[in-house]
Amino acid sequence: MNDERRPTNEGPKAAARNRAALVAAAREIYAESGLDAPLSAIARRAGVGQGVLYRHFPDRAAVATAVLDENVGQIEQAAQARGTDIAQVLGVLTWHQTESAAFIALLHADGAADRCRVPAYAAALSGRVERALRKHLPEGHRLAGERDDLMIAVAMVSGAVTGPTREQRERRALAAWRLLGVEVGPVRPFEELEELEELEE
Amino acid sequence: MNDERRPTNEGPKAAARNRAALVAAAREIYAESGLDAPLSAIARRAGVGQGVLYRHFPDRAAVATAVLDENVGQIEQAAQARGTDIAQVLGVLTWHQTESAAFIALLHADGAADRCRVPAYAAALSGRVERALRKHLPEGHRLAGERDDLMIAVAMVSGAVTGPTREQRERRALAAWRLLGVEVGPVRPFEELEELEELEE
Amino acid sequence: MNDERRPTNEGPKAAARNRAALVAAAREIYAESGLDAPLSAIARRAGVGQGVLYRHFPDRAAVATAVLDENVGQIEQAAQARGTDIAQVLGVLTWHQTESAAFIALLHADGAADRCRVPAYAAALSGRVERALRKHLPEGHRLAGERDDLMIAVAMVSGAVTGPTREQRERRALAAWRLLGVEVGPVRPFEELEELEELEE
Amino acid sequence: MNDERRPTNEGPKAAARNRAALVAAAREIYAESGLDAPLSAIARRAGVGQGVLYRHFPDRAAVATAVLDENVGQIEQAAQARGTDIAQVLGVLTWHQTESAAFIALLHADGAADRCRVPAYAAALSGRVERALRKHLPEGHRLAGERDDLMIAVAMVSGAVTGPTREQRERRALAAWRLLGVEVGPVRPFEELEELEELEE
DNA sequence: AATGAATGAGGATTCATTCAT
DNA sequence: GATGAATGAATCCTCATTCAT
Repeated sequence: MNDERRPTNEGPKAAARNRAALVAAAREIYAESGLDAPLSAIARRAGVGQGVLYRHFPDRAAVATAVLDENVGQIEQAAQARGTDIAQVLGVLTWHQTESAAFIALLHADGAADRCRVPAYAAALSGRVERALRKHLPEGHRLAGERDDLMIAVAMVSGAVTGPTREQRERRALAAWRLLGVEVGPVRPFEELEELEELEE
Repeated sequence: MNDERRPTNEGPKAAARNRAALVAAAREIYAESGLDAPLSAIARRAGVGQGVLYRHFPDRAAVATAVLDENVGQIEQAAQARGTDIAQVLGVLTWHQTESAAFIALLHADGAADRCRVPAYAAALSGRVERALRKHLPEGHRLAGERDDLMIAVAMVSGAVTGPTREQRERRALAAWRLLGVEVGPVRPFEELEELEELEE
Repeated sequence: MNDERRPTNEGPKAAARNRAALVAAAREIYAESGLDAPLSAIARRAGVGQGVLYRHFPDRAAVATAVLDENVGQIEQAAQARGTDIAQVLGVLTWHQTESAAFIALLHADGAADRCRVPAYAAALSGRVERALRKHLPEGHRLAGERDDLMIAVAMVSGAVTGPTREQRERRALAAWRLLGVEVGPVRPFEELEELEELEE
Repeated sequence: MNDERRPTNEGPKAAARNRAALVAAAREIYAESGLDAPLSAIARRAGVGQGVLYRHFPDRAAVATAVLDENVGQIEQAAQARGTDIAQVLGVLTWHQTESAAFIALLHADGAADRCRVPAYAAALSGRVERALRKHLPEGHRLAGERDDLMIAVAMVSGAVTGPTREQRERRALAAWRLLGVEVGPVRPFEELEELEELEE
């Protein structure tokens, strides 16, 4: 009846796959072109039509949030893992800072307004990061004093993390923590951290 | 092409005034909307046609440079004034950080990246800030150790300076310097600093 | 951004129709205003938004090429048809010269210059015309002597084809061929030529 | 009283000099960028303000006319010189065709309408060229037959004159005249022609 | 008479968003 | 559910033209 090639409709299972592809594509595009990259570029990279993007995300902010949500989730996981201490969690945090320009923008933006166009959501996500860190903050820690010191320090490190290569960004992040007098564990994604611990057992 | 009444052409004398109006407008617009704000908004705010903007500044970068150049100039002036010490110069620097979103972006960008599209000229301006500061950096100062520590610290404070009101931004800036263990003088523009000194004489 | 009623979106089926409408509109606009006519005029004439034009054609050159390609194609068809001789093919060529200002510009530009901003692709299209003609050029033909004579003659006729009405342009074209001592068949589009031949059978 | 540097006002004598500079500049700019070049570029090349251009020429067409008027004038001079024959005058004409893109456009445009945006004036100038040539056209000359043959031939040669270098354009022009079976004298500006004749005396 | 700044319309181009299929 | 075409608003930039000085 319809001899035109209809694009394969793989049914609802594809929906989840598409969403994941969009988030992954957005992460890449953000890394390459910044948070202002055209949405069409994200859809193209994900290999889907633009309509699919709008089905999953009502607007530009929702896409960014979805990407950052993954980062924040990893930090929370790191914080919940048995036996981690604050230095290790900061290491995971720092890894995300060196890895994702968007994540940096998030932490900059903090309560900061639309300066960088990452609105409301930012506060929520930023709050989750704060809770994850504070859970591990020991009594006499350098950042345990004044109410805001913890997130101010995180924002400061975010400010320092610039440079074209990941190596350079990591070097500057570590220099920043050193200047703050805060000890940081190894800079790695949570998965690796987990794997290492499993090996130790 | 336009038979209607032309708005007043005030002749060439207006040129200097227009240029100043454009820089002032750009400063405001940048503060409100960031460095990516449309150039047309700047022209409108300045009360001139778009062509005037292009006459005075060949491209977007030239506008930004003109705005930031004023900030950097004030810091340099502060550094050259008799009797200023590093704390006072940092105070002037901090004032500009709390005042101008664009200036923050400049210092973030440091020698860094096109992440925020603040290109080449940023390096030059940032270098001038560094020289102004380093001139006053005493031997044993907290930031006099490692080669990059000085500008990393500046970038860190820039990262911390967020928030909708100047007061909040200043509070966060001071908290950041405190976390760095660096003493900062009064947070004010250079003009005020100068006036105070004159009074003392 | 637009809460108003959107004009009918006829869906993807319209794509081919729109492309054809754009080419037809471009042909008209070129005839009226030359190859430098604003692209927006073409889009308006075609009854589509400007974005559609850019979807189908990446740049101004692509539009011109699409238009001229049709002209060249007809000449090639005429050259490939059974039983045509050089005079008949020149007749078809001449018909396009009298019909389309853009086509004239193409042949003027020949391998030539950016004088009239008809760049690279012009050479390719012009080359196809030359091959189509040379295929039928008999040994002793007036234009079979010097290497470039053929296309120089074509350019010369193009130069002569001026005037506000097609009739006038045709008269001048025929005068030009006569001055060159070259015999030309009936000045008609290829379709008509074909129909005539079918009748003869 | 007026300590501003006023641009030297050299009085009315400068007016004629300015006009000449504008025409010369226009000729250069036209050669480089075509007839559509911005008027501001012409004023800049001439070293005068844009207002001066408008003082001397009411619009774009007037500038072009002034430039072409010089070309036509030289051809008329050549035609009026003692002892010149049609071949020599055609040589001068051809020199201008190979030299000036604008001049070619003029002759193309002939009675031809706004295709190339050289309007009314064109007819007048073209008419002067025709009269200059016809004055020397001997009875049995190749182009003396049909009423329009003369100017059609000129337009044809103009059509052939393409190419990036003057040498190439001259070669093609001569090929065109050869195809027309018309003899052409040496291709040079009138001044040189004159000098040569003086030497012969 | 000359200067050159200002105006503002116009053209190119890009994207967010909608929607027929 | 997916596709990807269409829309059109917004932005950038360029110039023709006017006019105070």
